[in-house]
Amino acid sequence: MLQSKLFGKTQREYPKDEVSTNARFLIRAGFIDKLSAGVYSYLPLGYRVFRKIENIIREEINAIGGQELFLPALMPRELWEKTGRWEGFGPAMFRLKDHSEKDFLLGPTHEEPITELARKNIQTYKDLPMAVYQIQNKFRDEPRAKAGLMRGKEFIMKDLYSFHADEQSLDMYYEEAMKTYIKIFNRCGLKSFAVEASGGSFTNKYSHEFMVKSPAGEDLTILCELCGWAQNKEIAGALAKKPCPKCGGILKEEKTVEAGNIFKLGTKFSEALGAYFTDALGQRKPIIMGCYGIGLSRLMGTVVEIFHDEKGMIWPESIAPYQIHLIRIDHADEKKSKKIKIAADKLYNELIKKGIEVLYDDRNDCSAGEKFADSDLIGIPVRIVLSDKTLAKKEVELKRRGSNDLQFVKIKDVVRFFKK
RNA sequence: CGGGCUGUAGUGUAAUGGCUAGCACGAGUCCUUUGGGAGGAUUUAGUCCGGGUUCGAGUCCCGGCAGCCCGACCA
Repeated sequence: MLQSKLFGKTQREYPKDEVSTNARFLIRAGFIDKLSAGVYSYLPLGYRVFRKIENIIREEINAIGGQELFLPALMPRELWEKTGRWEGFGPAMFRLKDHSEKDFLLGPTHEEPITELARKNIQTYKDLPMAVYQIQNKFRDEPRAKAGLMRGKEFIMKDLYSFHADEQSLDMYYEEAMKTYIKIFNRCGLKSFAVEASGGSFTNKYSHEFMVKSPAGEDLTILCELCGWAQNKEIAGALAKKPCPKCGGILKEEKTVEAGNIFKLGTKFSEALGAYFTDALGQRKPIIMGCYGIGLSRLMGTVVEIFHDEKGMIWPESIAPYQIHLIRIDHADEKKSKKIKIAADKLYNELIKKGIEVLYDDRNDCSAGEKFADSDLIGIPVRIVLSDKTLAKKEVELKRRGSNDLQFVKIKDVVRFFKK
């Protein structure tokens, strides 16, 4: 991508009024734009990061048999009345009317429509187990949207639903999903751990939240540093400072971000919506369900909260918008500038021909310092500088974001250097 | 929903109730520049909305709207 053509500009100043790290950097670097409190646009740079995260999730969920589909965000009241959640979900649900005064809602979650689909498409135990998922916008009228991407009125979630003939099958899938979640967060550069949590108004069965340690977190987690036991403070209560119930170690309280959570729904939704199957003995039974969510937008915000320095963001390679930031530094001498441009253009073309993702700062109307500052802000993992100085030795300067070490590589070797 | 703070060009800011709302960045044009946010010339663009007080309101008062923070809330 030629930076001169990139839609979305970096800002020299932080947005005023914005305190959270993720909002400050993402907005300033032109990754996202705030349309309203808790409602954001993703600009090309931010959307590339978003899609990287999306693809990691897609790969991992596909690997545990999830089939991707897409559900409507706009839903009729009747469906939600069957589960009691038209009223029961409370004020966080966006409710609206169509032209004929018919009630609709914007999906805050999707158990209802997915169970309705299961009712139509699952008849026998031979159809089970089954897992489907989607990546979609959710709408929740948060009383207080805040902290950039961390809590929005519209946000993007991967929601996976599994359907089973018996509890054992659900338990097995649940365990599998837990491992997959840890893996997904790992691939995004985040260390996470599962904590026991309450099922909320959703279900009485137990659930797990996936926490990432961060001062930006809204949750408090009680955890044992010895054995790794952890529990949400909500249900752990006043356990802090007492010995760990598992190993007797000392418990600590940590601020954490809830990056995902999973629930055993049981038959609550299938019974309400009539999603039954016939088992091997010919008996009609409600389908047993699980659901598994990851907030993608929040995940993106969390990564920024954790990986940054005073100059800007530091993206993990796996979800960086580009792998290489190629920077061309022009020269006062027009002839020299031309040579630098030719060499840089050529290198850029060779890199993208090899499928390497490059953002090329080809702007000829801004100074070296400005380019470096932008590069630090945007936070692409590798910076390659081509200037008069480096061209004289037929090389480029290579620097990793977050490190101060400079490396010099011959221009002809650069492509090979990055070819995987 | 309670409490606090704040709304001035695209961005960040300045202006005892008083002259034509100033500055920087950005953007446009021209010239000079090019290894850490460069310089000059020139142009562009603003007081959230509605009332009120006043000879006069960006500034004071009332109402609204919006944003941020704390709390409550949060499958």
